[in-house]
Amino acid sequence: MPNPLIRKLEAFGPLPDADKALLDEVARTAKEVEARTDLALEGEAPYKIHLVMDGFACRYKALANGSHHIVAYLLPGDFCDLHAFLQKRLDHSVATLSLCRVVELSRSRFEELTERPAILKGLWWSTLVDEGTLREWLVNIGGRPADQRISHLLCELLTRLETVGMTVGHGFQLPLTQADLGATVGLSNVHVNRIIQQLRADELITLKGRNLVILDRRRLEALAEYDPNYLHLEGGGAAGVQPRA
Amino acid sequence: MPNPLIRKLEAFGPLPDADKALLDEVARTAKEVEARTDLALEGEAPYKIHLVMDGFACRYKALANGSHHIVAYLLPGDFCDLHAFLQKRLDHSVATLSLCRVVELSRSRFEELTERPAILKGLWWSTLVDEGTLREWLVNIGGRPADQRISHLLCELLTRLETVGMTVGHGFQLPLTQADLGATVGLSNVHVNRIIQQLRADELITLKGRNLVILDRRRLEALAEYDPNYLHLEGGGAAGVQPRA
DNA sequence: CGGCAACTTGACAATGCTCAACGCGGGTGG
DNA sequence: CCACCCGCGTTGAGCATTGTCAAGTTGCCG
Repeated sequence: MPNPLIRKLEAFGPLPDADKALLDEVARTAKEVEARTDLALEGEAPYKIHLVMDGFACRYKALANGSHHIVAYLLPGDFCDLHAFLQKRLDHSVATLSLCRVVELSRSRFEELTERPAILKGLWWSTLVDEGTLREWLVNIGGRPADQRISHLLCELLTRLETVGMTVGHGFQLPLTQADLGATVGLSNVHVNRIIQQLRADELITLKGRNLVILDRRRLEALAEYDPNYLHLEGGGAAGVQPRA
Repeated sequence: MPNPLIRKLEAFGPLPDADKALLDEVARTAKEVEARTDLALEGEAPYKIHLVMDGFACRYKALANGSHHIVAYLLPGDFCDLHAFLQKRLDHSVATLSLCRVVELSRSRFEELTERPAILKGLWWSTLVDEGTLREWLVNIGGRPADQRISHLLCELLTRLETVGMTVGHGFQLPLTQADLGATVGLSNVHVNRIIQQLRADELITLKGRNLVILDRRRLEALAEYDPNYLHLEGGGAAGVQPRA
């Protein structure tokens, strides 16, 4: 996998070579961050923007009772807090889940990127995909029973990990505990466990250690009512916003 | 209330007079749309962008079992499908709930707006607020019991309606059935009804016909664990993206 | 080998859903 | 003007799903 950032931004439209060179330069500044490390905390004044180049991270929000809820997974090429400089205080936290390679962008560096129209469009695009994903999650959690919720999440992860080359066949590394899955789809860890037993018994998945394999993708997607349209993988068909060229 | 669109975009930063004039011109093209009318349908190729100038609308997504889930409420100044031109197919539908005044923006008109840097920034901002709201809804539905979910929604509506001048004291018109509330927070209409009875019994709210009054805002907000930070009402503190000026 | 975190299982409680019936009120047609 | 109808709200009873608590078990890492 070359530069996941370029791949991601080119999902919307091709980038000029100069832009790609800039993005490659940015990518080279990535640093390793250990698993389970906070990158940004809710309520903080943002001072850097984070960008995942390798690994598995998440956005999460704390609840009053001490628990927390995961509101997004961040894979290579994803911005963790693209909006940070527009806000006084972050409305959520960001943390790594696995060992990651992460870029920290200063404000000036970020503005350098947004001055390139093709890149700015790509960033817009990526924001909209995030929004679409949130809508789908809302429907998933608000409207479907436990087995569908979990299956749906697994289907989405398979699709997204495929686009960044982090799958082997229909399998991938899942750096999440069952409690994490519960914090994502709004279920208790115990119930997540029972559902996973059931998915295993139905020979839909295999999950051992951190290794997940989807045994029957068709059936799992059918169970989950999974339609990846919301990820808008085909890229923008229509022309889109034209910021001063 | 003068032009809710200007108010909304100025939440992020001041607009030049020329921009305001353009927005006023746009606002003048608003047309009346009856309550409970679809403005855009999931799966369609988008050809216009919609903008609510008055009234109460929503975004929703259909579920396989024939039901549907509401994923956003749209109040005066809100864009219904800002992202439409970036996507081949809409990933959700939009409908009015009350009688509305709605602007339909053609692509060229829309691009005229996005060529103004201050307006473009405001649109960015508004997208980010939408995203923040979705995250909060996700936490609300995924992590809180029924009474908190409904209270939280009512608190949010009060706050948002206040900013557009659609409240009287702590009361407002709620053009939603109890089934609609259920489709928003992921509960059955019957259960919504029981919770509302309970909120009435606790003298937290009054709801008769389409008229809602919040009797004890403090206690309702405390019950809901409501913190409006996610709406970012104070506007952007930091400078933000600078598209080619 | 010990220890800790994650996973697993069982029993029980609680929250919320479904189904069904009925009241109320506004609108419509006779 | 009245009768009807239909959508919405309300209520009750029973059931299903999911949560909580508690007690193992497994497996990895030091």
